[in-house]
Amino acid sequence: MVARADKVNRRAQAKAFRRQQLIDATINCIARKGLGNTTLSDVAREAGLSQGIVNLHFDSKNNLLNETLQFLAEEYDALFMETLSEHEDDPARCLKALLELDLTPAVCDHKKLSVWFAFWGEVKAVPTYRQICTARDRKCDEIRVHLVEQIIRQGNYRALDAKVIADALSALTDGQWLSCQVNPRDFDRGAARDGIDVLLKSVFPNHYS
Amino acid sequence: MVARADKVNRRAQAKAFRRQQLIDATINCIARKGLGNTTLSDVAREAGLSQGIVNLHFDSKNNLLNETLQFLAEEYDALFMETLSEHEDDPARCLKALLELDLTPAVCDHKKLSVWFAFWGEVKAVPTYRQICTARDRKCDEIRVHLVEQIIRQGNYRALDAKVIADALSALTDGQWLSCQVNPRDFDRGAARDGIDVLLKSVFPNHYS
Amino acid sequence: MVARADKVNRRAQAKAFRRQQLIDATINCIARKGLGNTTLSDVAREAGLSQGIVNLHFDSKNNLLNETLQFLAEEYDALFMETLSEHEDDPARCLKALLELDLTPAVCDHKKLSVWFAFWGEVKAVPTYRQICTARDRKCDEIRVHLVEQIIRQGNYRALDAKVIADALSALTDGQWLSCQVNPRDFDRGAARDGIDVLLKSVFPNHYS
Amino acid sequence: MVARADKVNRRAQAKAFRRQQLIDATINCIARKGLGNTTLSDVAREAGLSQGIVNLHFDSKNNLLNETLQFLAEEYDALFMETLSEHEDDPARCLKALLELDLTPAVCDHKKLSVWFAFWGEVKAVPTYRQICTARDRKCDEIRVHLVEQIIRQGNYRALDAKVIADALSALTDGQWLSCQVNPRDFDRGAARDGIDVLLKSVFPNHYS
DNA sequence: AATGAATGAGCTTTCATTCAT
DNA sequence: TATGAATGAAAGCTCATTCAT
Repeated sequence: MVARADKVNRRAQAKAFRRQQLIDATINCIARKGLGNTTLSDVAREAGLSQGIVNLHFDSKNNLLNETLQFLAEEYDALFMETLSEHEDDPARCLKALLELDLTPAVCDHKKLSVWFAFWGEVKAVPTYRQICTARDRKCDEIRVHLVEQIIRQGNYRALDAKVIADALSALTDGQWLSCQVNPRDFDRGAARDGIDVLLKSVFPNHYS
Repeated sequence: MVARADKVNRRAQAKAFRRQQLIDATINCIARKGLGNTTLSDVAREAGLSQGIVNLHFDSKNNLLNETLQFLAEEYDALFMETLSEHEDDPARCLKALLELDLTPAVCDHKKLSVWFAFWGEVKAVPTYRQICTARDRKCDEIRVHLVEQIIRQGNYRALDAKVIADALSALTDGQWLSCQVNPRDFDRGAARDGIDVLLKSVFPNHYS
Repeated sequence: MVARADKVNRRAQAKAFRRQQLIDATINCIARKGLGNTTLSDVAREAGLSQGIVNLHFDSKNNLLNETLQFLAEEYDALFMETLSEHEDDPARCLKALLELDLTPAVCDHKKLSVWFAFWGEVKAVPTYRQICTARDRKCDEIRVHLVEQIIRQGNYRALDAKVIADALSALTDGQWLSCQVNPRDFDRGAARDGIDVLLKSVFPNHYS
Repeated sequence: MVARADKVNRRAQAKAFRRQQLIDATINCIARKGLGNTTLSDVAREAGLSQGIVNLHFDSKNNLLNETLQFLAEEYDALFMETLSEHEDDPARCLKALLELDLTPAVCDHKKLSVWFAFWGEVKAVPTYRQICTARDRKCDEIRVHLVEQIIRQGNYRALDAKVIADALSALTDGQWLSCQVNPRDFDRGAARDGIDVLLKSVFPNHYS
């Protein structure tokens, strides 16, 4: 009985490994060739496996793409939550850390951003992509708003709309992604961080000076 | 002779009209179906014309896409320059107007943004797209930096790096496009404008209060 | 205007011609390779045309097969009705002619029968095939029953159930098709005709002696 | 030694059991999905076993299909012979029983007929199928001819060709199979039996009245 | 003996492109 | 200039077969 359970378990692990291997290959292919020009052959070749492998593990190309986006979303989520948990007691530090997370090489690298933008470009055409994206966004948005509210309360800043500011700061780093994506050569991570810094200092001088 | 010149002229006009008609159809198709799923048949049907029409006027699909992106870039450019010329003597007003331009319905509408994002998603895969995009960006960037420099000088703001701030403000509206693209239902144009407002006031209190 | 109408007309004709050409090729392929082993490449090659031609004219393989069966059904129908009209005033002759029609080389040839049997073999699996087959069958059945009724009345045959006899006679020739299909070498068209003869004479001695 | 023989025997039985299990599954699948759409996965799933099982026991799909047809032929044969042996001393009764056998639920059921027709449809394309079918047919044909000869002799029917009549009667029930296959809802087993009855009475009035 | 992951050939289908009209 | 029939390469997907376990 134990042997059998072991076997099932090993198989499940192997399966999960293959799926991740294929998702990684998909990300590489989309970054290199674009979403529309990525074929299942490309993905299989990139993974060093055979033609039919993707349909074996994901049933269809659509499904592979959905799961790839889902993976990216969950990966970002995990980083976001990790960062959040590291600064739970200090909202100002936490907010800054969350914004700077978006400039981390793990997040803001040309390869991964290319994939994100590829999916964003089809959000209007493919409802599933939108669902996956907005689910993640809303959660992060709320957290940011909550942090900004705490900061405003702490710093006695008058007449500041927490949601407006949280959204603006979030848009800031999103826009920096666009810079990094469209013109990675001119993109300067340090300057981008300075941009975050300046705006934070300007809006919340009591906290970030 | 005059009659002949007229005829040539009329032909050139007709040709330009057809090309624009097809570019418009392309934009609609990409927005509706995504870049990867847009076929030349789709474009021809959307334009109410026949199969081979695109190859007749653009030679190849690649060429059609390049010219479509080029058109979008030039269209934006024209709006940018127009806005610029309306406020030549007041840098603060001008900067604000340029930022708010990005929230104008003519720029920030779901259809057009979908096409922009579709192209941005392939920037890493298709060098031509990058060239078209960066050419435009650099020019606008310089202008914004120049405006911020003037504002800093006028307002005696200490220790502010004009490029950092200009880029941050530009990133802000780019990021708002992402919001509008991914989650158009939740997107609130007024709140977005408030976001621009708050940041401008915070960074340049002498100008925007 | 006339030129234009001509053009449209010529195109429609050309289209109909191509479709028939492809249906003929399909019949040949099914006879030669079986329904399940007939590919669209086979059909295109048989017709001397290119790969994509079938999908161009029939949209899908399923559709091609449906229309092929439909063609066979209509072709048989036409022969049936023609035979019927040739003997309108003599029910006995008419019945015999209709039964013998099934042994005609135009109907009872190995190639065409192979296609019929191929479709009959999938009738349970593909509802469309059944619909096409039964529509035709019912009409012919009714006509045969009507003829048998007239014969019974004319000949004063007692206690004969017209439907039972009509169905039995029809089954007779259907079964002869099976002989011809499974074992065409041993199949003897003359003997088959004798079989029809004997049964007709036995059942309706006043008419067929 | 005995123990060893037992073991070998048990293994052979187990193997035969699996093979039959797979043949049954094949019959079900062909009836449900058609011959061309039946995959080895379907068969394995229908049998509640795993992917590779068919190749393990039958080496190839072709082989499985051949053996399935062979099984059907033998199964029919056995019923035929059983019926034959039950009426050895009465040719008239025997002939009628053999004809009525074809209307028995064990023979004339939509599922099994679907499989027969599926194979018949490929008889021209697959020589093996023809061989299996004709081998069986010839044997039965001869027996029927022999019975008819006896009946003719007994009844003093003049000028009747035994082979012609035997084939016609056999074709009758074959054709009834076609009715049952194509239009099972309208098929009426009682009426079919009446059909056999009427023809027998007409041809051999001295025997069947 | 049985499993099920993996392969790769071959299928249907799509589509950019060509070309006669 | 414009049409739309035709092509053929390449896509996604299926499935008989193999093989390590």
